[in-house]
Amino acid sequence: MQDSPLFNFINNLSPIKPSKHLPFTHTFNSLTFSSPPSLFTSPHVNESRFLKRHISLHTPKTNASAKHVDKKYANEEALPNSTELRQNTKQGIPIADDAIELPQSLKYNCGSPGYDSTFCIHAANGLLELPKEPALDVTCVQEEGCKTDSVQSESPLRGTCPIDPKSEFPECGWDGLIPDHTDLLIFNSPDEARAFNSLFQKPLDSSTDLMSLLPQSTVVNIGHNVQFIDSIAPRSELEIENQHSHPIAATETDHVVDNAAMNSNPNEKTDDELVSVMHRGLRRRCLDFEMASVRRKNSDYNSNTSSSTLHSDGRNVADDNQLVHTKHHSDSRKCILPGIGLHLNALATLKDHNGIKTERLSSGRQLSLICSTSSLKISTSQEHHHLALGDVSSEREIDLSNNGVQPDEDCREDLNQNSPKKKRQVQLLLTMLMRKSDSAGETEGCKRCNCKKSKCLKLYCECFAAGVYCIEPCSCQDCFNQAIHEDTVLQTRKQIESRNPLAFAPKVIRSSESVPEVGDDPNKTPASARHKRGCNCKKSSCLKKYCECFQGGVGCSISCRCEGCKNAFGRKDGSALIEAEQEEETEAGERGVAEKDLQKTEIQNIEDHSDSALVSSPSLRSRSLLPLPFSSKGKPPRSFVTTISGSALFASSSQKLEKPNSLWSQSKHFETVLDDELLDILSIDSSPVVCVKTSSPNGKRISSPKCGLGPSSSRRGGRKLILQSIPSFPSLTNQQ
DNA sequence: GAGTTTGAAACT
DNA sequence: CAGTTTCAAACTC
Repeated sequence: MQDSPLFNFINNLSPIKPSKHLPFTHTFNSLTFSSPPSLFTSPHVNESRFLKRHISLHTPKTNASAKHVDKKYANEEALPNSTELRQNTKQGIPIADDAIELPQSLKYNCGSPGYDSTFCIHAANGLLELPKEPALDVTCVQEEGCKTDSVQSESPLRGTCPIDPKSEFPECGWDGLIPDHTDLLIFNSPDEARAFNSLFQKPLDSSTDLMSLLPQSTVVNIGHNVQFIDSIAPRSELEIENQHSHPIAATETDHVVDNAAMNSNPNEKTDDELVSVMHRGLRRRCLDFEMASVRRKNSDYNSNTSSSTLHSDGRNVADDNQLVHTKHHSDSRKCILPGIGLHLNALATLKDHNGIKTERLSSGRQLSLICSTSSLKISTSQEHHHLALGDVSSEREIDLSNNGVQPDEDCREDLNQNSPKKKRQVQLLLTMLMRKSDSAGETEGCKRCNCKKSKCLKLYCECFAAGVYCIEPCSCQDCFNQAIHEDTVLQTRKQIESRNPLAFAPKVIRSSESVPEVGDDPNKTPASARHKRGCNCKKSSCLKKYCECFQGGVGCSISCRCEGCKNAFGRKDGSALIEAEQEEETEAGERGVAEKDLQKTEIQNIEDHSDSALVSSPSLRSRSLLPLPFSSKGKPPRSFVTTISGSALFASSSQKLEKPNSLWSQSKHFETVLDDELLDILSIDSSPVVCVKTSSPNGKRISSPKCGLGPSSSRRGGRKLILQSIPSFPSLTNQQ
């Protein structure tokens, strides 16, 4: 009958095709809906769900919903606190279950154990806002998120990431959030991928408050996707760091990753946690003054968040992210917004946590633009720690730093899981690290002021001068150099800067014309590194740390007004130590305290450098006999910025250098005074590369494997990317 | 740990 | 800009 002409005629007239000629599944195929991935344990969503949801995406009701949400947020605080938001979300108010007819299957799915419905709803709803092509079906990602991080949506940390991207970083977009990694997601069709990309690549409308536009959980969802991506393709932390160079990305992913670490079963540590722990902990006390006012905007929100959130491990997670912290906080980390600020206490953190605290470069890259070069240096110095850890323990990084409270024991325990040999190595390394960090971090490198009258708001205060907040170990009195007095600090700082724009600039600068790094001309003298103003010593003969030149490990220059200069690093008249020493040796009768110090420091210096060949710079190397002032006691300068090496980058744009730090010198010290024991440990599986602190032609400070405890940072699997992925330090010309 | 010395920072 | 005072680190005992 179907072959009859009449039937053919009718068939041609009718758009309806005989169903029997079409596979049943064709309908869905045409809609590019595929069955849900089998990886979901929760009941699979009926395909009708997609269809229904897909349709719902186009409904005007969706827009109404979005407007409703937007309007609601507009009527509230720009950044409603997490508690409020959670309440709202739990009540489904802003997210409006009613706004979108959530398919029953979806609801059921989200209601399954470990499934957070609000998150799913929010996520689904939030995604409605961004892509112009609602055909995007991010079910895969979403469900993965819902399934694995259901708690996350309820997690207090969600409230820690409400940084208004617009206000905080107007220039940023989402593209940095997941750069070129959306392809890692599983999409059912190219349209989905495109739409998903559009989700993140959509430039932020400057007139749009993203946070109000998106339900907060959407933000979580975004970060969540990042996490998902990370879990798909684990990368080295620095590679992720590069992603975090994007402010938002740093923030979002930080929080998300932190969340992952928190919510995950301790026994189920993943690379996500690895990333997480890498990014946690070193945010300590950052006087990112430039960001102060901005961050202050969010302080209320964060404080609210922090006050209402308690991490599963008993630690107030929000402390990691809150902007306000006090000197007396038990864990005086100041975790700032994306940005590392000045982590001059980085090593102190190592110490404070009684063990290994891996870096939290994460947030830093981008903000370091704003904050200071010293932060970069610090980050780099932290990298040494981290690299070392990563190298030695490879996959153990998670365990090394997972527990921010007492990582030490955990580290050891986890490390014990390695082979006995490696275990021993790692334990020794940890011991060394802790010892070094104790000596370097507590006593010196980490600013610990003792101000009594200056309120730590003058350059007298080393903390303030270094651009860091005072912390608990400080013995200062009436300290105002705290985050809670951010306004005062900022104001004071500006006042000082108005008086002296370079007040917070590194005191020791390297002239741009000579950047003798290892590999360049080792015969160059460090004469190019000079104190920016020169000293004014009268009695110390520039042989004690009273002298800033000496303290900074640089010779006196013509700008110095010192009297009787005997600076071991170079006298004002241009003579250097060796010459001076020869003179002094010939002058047998002039052996005084100065020479004694010289000899002492010389010996120390030789001890420190001869075997390990650890040199901080070609300058020092070329003058191996030159004593480092901090070497005499195994201490770095206390309040000095020793931009001897690797700092040419910063010095070249020193006009905007701010927040001198001692960690650079500290790290230098750290590197230069590494014990042979540690070196032996590190050399077990490392090539006998002479440890030199090198710098790339661009001024990048690159540590050779042995430097900074990182024997094989570029040789171990995932860690290989660490060195390679060290991004170029951002141009400082972008600083404020 | 207390007291002294020193020189930078701050002030006038 | 110079002189003085204040200040806190460095140093000594």
